[in-house]
Amino acid sequence: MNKEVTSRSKDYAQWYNDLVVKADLADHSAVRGCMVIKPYGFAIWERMQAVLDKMFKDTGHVNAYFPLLIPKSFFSKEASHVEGFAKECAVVTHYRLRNGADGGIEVDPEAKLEEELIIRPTSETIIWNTYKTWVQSYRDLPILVNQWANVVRWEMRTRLFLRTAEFLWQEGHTAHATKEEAITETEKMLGVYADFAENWLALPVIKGVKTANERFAGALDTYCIEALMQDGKALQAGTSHFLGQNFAKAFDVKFTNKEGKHDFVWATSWGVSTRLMGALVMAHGDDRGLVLPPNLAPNQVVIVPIYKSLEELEKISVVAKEIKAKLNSLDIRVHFDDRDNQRPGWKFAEYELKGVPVRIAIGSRDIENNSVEVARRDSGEKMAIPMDNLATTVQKLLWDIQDSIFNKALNYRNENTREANSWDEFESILNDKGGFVSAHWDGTVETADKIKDKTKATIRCIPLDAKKENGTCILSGKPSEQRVLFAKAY
RNA sequence: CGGGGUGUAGCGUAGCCCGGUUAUCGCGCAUGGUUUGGGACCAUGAGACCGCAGGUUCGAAUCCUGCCACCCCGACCA
Repeated sequence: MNKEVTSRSKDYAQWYNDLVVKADLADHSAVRGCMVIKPYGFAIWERMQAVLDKMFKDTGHVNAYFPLLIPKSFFSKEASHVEGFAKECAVVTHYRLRNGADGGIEVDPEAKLEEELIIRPTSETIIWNTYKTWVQSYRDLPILVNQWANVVRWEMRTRLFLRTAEFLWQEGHTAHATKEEAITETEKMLGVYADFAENWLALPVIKGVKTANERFAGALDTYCIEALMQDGKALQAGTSHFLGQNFAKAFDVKFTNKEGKHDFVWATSWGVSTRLMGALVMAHGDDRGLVLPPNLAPNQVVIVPIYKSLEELEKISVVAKEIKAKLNSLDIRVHFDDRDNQRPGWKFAEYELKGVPVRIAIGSRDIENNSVEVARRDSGEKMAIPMDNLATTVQKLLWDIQDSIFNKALNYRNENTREANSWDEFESILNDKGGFVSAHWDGTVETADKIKDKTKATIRCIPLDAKKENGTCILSGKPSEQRVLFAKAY
């Protein structure tokens, strides 16, 4: 197969596709908009799952599982929710097939469902319908449940990982006795996501809240983390919603409080998806391939033997396996690639494509010198490292790489976050440079919509750390108290 | 849903406009040999109902009709 990757400068979208497919993360499937996540891609996703799952459990959450299929009527119970999701749902109408006249298979018209079932686009409705039976007293609260699941949204246009018709995610759905507690939960989980993005994905994010028109269907407030990709477009990397009592009212979930009075339960939901895989590719990848942060890389180190004969390979293997064992003892994930059907140069290129953070090459020459060649993926730097203390050196190197790629992404974001104080300035930044634009906005949906029509840029969020600052809206000229963050987005 | 494109071996492709031996080439695969410090080379070999269904023709990958699927751009979208 041709493993050449299109360069980012030539065609960014093509580069992204090439990387996803050629680095064996995922591939298109027989079904429109649906992808096959290949073992290497899934291994990264499993790492993400493992880390996030621990973070959820450390913050008091438990996992459960709710059905894939949801009765249609559930969706009409929360008005804005159905508005937001009805257009893009897959619907199950029949429950049986039969042999057709032409020898094929056809849907049995006799097997029509009384009530159609919707393949979940998100699970608020089925979960709140269930919570109704779980909650009677304030003593039953809070409910802190997460589920790992697949969802389906019939998107018109799809892109591998970034927007697929079916995707994998986790969705947390919590129920609380008070508004304050629910808001605290919403903010706490946003913090968990930001922590995960920055310390594991090495992806700097802006924490903020969505404006009314970008809000989740059914939420009172949508918090988000926003990241900047290398082409200057923003990517929403995670969301945490304060749902108020909307779903409790829609599904009649009441409890008796300490004073013996009935009240509706307060809700949150929060999620991140396989879209994070796309973020990982676009934030750190280069023209040679993926650059994986060591904390998430399925293999943090690959050892490539260099030899002329099988006897020589055997000698090198003894040393390589010792190194592997030492690295393993420091919890470093190592792959020793002793395949004889590929040459070293081929392996080097392959592991660069796949983004393995550190490569160790060992030949007879190295064994004589009691050292190995160590190469780091992020900078391409190669160095001779003495065999003594190799494991601790590599461990430090992995930490350093994790920091370096985070800082590189952070610098990029800082360099591409600009203030605009006039409409001309605003437009020229978006057209010529891209990135985040920090600007004043009058707070109305109408203005936000107009700006979107004119520039394709949307308000990504109102940053949580935004300072109060009097100014005037870049479009309408009306007064504004703080800047918000605009960008073109995925 | 509009615009564009593609469909030939596991992958990438030539051939199609202008119908005519056994469908081209590369990668990969198998076997043997030489190799191995940045994507090795030689030899031999296997592998294809040319997206599907009709039609025209002595003859269709090629021309005609219909259908299907996927990709890209746009609109849409937590």
